[in-house]
Amino acid sequence: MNDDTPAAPREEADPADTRDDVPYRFDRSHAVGDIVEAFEGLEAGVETETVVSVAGRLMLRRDQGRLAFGTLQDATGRIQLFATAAASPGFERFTGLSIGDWIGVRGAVMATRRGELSVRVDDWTLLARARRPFPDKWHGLTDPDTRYRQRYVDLWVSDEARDAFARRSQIVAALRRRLTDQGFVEVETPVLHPIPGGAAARPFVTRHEALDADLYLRVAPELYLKRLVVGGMERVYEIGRVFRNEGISTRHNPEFTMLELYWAYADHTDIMDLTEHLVAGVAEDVCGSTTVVYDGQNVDLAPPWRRASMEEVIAEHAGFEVSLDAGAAELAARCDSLGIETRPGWGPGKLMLEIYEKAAEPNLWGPVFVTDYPAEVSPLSRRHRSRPGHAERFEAIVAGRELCNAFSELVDPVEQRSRFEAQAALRAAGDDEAMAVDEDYLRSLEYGLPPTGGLGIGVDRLVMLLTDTQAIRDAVLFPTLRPDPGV
RNA sequence: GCGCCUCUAGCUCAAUUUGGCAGAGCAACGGACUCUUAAUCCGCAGGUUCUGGGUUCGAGUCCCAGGGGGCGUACCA
Repeated sequence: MNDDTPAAPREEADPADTRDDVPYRFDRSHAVGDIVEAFEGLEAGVETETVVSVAGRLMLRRDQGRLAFGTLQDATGRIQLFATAAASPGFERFTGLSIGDWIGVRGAVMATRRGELSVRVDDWTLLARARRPFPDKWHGLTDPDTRYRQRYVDLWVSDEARDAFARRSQIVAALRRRLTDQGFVEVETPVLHPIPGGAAARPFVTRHEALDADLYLRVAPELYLKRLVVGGMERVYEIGRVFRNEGISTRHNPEFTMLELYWAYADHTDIMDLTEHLVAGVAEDVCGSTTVVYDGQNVDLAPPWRRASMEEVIAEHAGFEVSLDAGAAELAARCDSLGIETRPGWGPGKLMLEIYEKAAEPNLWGPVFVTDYPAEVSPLSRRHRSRPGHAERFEAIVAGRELCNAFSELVDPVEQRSRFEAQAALRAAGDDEAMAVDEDYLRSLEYGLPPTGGLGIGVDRLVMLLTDTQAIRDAVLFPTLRPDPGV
């Protein structure tokens, strides 16, 4: 690298030419962020004795004749490079680098006359060429399609995106740390399910050739995790991808990350305590506070969160009283007056849920636990101990979005069978989101499931909340898109 | 699924309102410059205007069909 041969003309940078003579490894002494932290405030004009090796992409270059400045960016930040024709080897080639080229640089930490913290280029090497031009250094990428399809570019030009995904990693780590501290054991259960179950959702179907059988990508890990509680794993959780063959929106991706946990000997009220402390704790861990700003509004996550029954919330936000006792006819009439489409065969529970979702939920900000869901629409949850027709089930609304779904688990195999059969009847009637009878799951219940509380948290939603992003696509690195018709 | 909007150079955007030779900044390429900060200055080059039809003397612009994307809506977390 000590020769001063001119930079290769760009025309010779044929994308098909892979014969760059670049090293197999590079010894880096510091991440850029470490240098910035250690030398912040270095006096203008000072050249230190500290020699560092850094690596990253050259994101900007300012040639100044016999002098050149560059901006090197790595995963931890940006720092200026200071090269001179007199002292920097291969100066001509250095000024011929393209924006986006990966380089390794060794040199003394210094501050320029203007006081900009820099690494003096005492030696450098090309690590990889950027054969394609990078986006505009100032405007970056604005087309969402390009940002998602070419996230590898977006991550370089969008600080917001990089920060959000760094925080996502911290959030998931904090969830694991806190659950581990509370004695929960992390497990991995099958993604390929012979029978789709655990949630009301249309599954993706796939095929195992050797077994000559259709398999379904899981819509939830629920039934396997509860089998594990039967198996004696008293506190168990899984963080994993689930798949639902449904629409895509700012809040929905066909594959998304779910945290599910099951806690033996606990009920839904224990789960509420756990949930509010878990979410507030993770916010504290990664945001430094239990108060966060979402979409310009404050969200106070400090426990305890408000707890209100579905009827209470409907009365507050829809402005009228409802009850399951009113019967299907009256509730259907309510739906009509609200402009909610109903289908024949819907029971009072489904009708009340519709009223809640259309007339009350959109007005909720939270955090609030909406409790006492109708048993009719909760095929896996235990009947309420004192309110006939209801289940010990709740969802949490935080920042106007459903964050979790939880309940005291249904443990009675006889009742579970009849709930499954009701689901199977819906399925037979054409509801492809209804569950099927899972005989093995019923058998496990016959061996005995102790009283158990369960929780499912949409991890992507939690990430959105704590990174203040409005679209799930900004919380997922590679959101599902239509296949690119032509690269 | 349905409705509305959108697609111009690698990137970010223009193109006189029913149509008249498709432009600029950045990047790239050539050059000048020893303290720049989106450096500056001079020069050069860059296009299947998403695709296919149609109307017209003439279409980036108007019409039809298709494709990608965004938003809303429906199903859902």
